[in-house]
Amino acid sequence: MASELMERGRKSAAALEALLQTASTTASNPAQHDIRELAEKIICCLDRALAALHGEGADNDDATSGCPSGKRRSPPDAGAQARPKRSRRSRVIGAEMPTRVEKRSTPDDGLLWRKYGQKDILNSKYPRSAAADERLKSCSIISNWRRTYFRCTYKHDNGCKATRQVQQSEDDPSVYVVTYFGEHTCGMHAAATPTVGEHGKSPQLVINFGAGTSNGSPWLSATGNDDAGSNSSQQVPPAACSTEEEQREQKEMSVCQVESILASQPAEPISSADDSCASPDLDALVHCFDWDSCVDSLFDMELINFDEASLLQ
DNA sequence: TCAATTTGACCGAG
DNA sequence: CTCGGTCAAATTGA
Repeated sequence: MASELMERGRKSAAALEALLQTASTTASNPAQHDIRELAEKIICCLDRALAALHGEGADNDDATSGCPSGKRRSPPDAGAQARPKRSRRSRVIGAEMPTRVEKRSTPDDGLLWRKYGQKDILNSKYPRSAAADERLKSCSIISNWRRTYFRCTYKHDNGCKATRQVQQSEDDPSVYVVTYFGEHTCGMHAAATPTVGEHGKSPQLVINFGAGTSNGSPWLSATGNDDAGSNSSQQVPPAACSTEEEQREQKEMSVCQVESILASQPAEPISSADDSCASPDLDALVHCFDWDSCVDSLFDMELINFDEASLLQ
């Protein structure tokens, strides 16, 4: 039911965007650009909500840009055959909460990450299948729903357990959703997250789930592009590694898209929604679609406390 | 040569 | 059986 409604909303938003696009070809009203952007955000928001309702969970994005590079052409039987058995339960079993989620215009946050895996995810535009492969061949745009996995470059050297997942937005490829797990324990966590920056172009929406924070209280913040730095800096998670170079890069980053990713959180509370009503998850989604509150949250740096949301349970 | 990336296989959960 | 997360051999590029 909720899924149906959201699907309907998404179609409407898509239609609106199409109309605006058509209109924008004839008139160059700057306001129209903003409106179009807003429409795109709506679509993206709905997509994520749908994904969450379908049990997909996380905020995904896809980090890799571009089609498969075709770098590797090893025989399929190579490798793995004599691989020693090993436990890979880590995150699944531990049910580790994401430390924070950021939406940014580039998957690059300036930190040192080593890519260790990539997956096409379920309910994706181009699911993992032969058909998907065919599509990839004929399409110059890589699947927006491919998720890439990164771990700290110094995982083995310093035992740093920080990881992150990057996924590209389906409807707005310029937006990457980066989910961080754990905090850097290597020697690189000096400067907190790249979110910080006096005038930096930082991720406009950051959700902290409390993991790794001092008070354990999850938070969400949306920061404006136009230098609302003092506010945003208060929402910064305490321990993420970042360097001055990173911050500089952040300053150079193009404007991040602001949108709700409430529906895209892999762990609680969002992802557990199967009740049709009264669920905090759906409440969050409803909040997302409540234009007044949604717009407020997008542009006025609304802080959403997930603790309060969980109380509704 | 070595570090980083790619990508199929592996593993546990559901 | 499917799926998401991870591993690690093969490969690429500096």
